[in-house]
Amino acid sequence: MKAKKEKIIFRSDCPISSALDLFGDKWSLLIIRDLVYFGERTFKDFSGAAEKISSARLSDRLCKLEVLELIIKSNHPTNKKVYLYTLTPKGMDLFPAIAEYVKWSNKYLNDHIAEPAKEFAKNLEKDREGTLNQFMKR
Amino acid sequence: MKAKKEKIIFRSDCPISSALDLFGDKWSLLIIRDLVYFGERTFKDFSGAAEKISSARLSDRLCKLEVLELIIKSNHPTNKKVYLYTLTPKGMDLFPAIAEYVKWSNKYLNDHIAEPAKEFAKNLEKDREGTLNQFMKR
DNA sequence: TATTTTTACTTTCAAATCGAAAGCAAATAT
DNA sequence: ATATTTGCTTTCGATTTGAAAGTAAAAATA
Repeated sequence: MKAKKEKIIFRSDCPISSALDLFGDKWSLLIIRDLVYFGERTFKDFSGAAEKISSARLSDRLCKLEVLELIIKSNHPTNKKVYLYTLTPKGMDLFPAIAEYVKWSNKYLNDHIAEPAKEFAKNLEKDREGTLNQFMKR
Repeated sequence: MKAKKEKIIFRSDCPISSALDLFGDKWSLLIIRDLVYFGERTFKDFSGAAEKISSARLSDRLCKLEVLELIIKSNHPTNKKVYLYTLTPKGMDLFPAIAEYVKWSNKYLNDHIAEPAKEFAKNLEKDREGTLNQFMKR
């Protein structure tokens, strides 16, 4: 709960720099990504992602994202030790930005990225609205 | 020129994490932002932005963005001491992602952001394609 | 022409942030 | 009753950062 009390200092009144001040680190969007894709995740689930976030960083980031109301932490229905993290609409609204990263990487880092992501990028090019809604309407 | 020789290490083959590995820091997108908006900028111009990047960081980031071929550094037509930075198409293609940040911030940080940015966000909502093309076609 | 100023950096250094590993307490599984 | 799992926290050395000062060359000014 270290992250909870910190105040966010905005560098300016620019919407881009302000957004970066909130979640412009190396990990936040990857947490959002997992939640968009899987709907809900546990601490262990996040830890298992390919990028190998450390537990200290993950703990810290989950707190911050919760304070920002981008995610919600709730109890597991049967296991008291496990928590479930899900996206708020505010968090889900970051998906369009994430999708633009997917498109960019598909265009410029194509031979480096995974096959399923290429598929997703193709769908985004073909029908942006529809592809986004597929996830955001859930 | 310290940045030139460093190799980029990708955390995974995910397009989102890969994009963040390239320009997922607090400053890169703000440099891109300035270039989208102003077309070309000098070192001093960037330094003058509201967010007050330090010269060491600016120098480092400009190098990296140049190596990534997101920006181009060229000579000033008359002043030998001054350099002009401009966007490549690859760099300009980050604008849609930036625009999504503008939309998000306009929705969720509305009373914090500057008036002109709100105008821009409104235009984006009304006619995304047109508003993006206004900048990207230049 | 001499000197002052401007520009684009580089250097330095203390502070903040980070990742890796180990530790921990409560809950669950055995 | 004991072992294991889970979601953290703690520690600590390494990396990254920002602020400030310094530099060298070019341009502007006197």
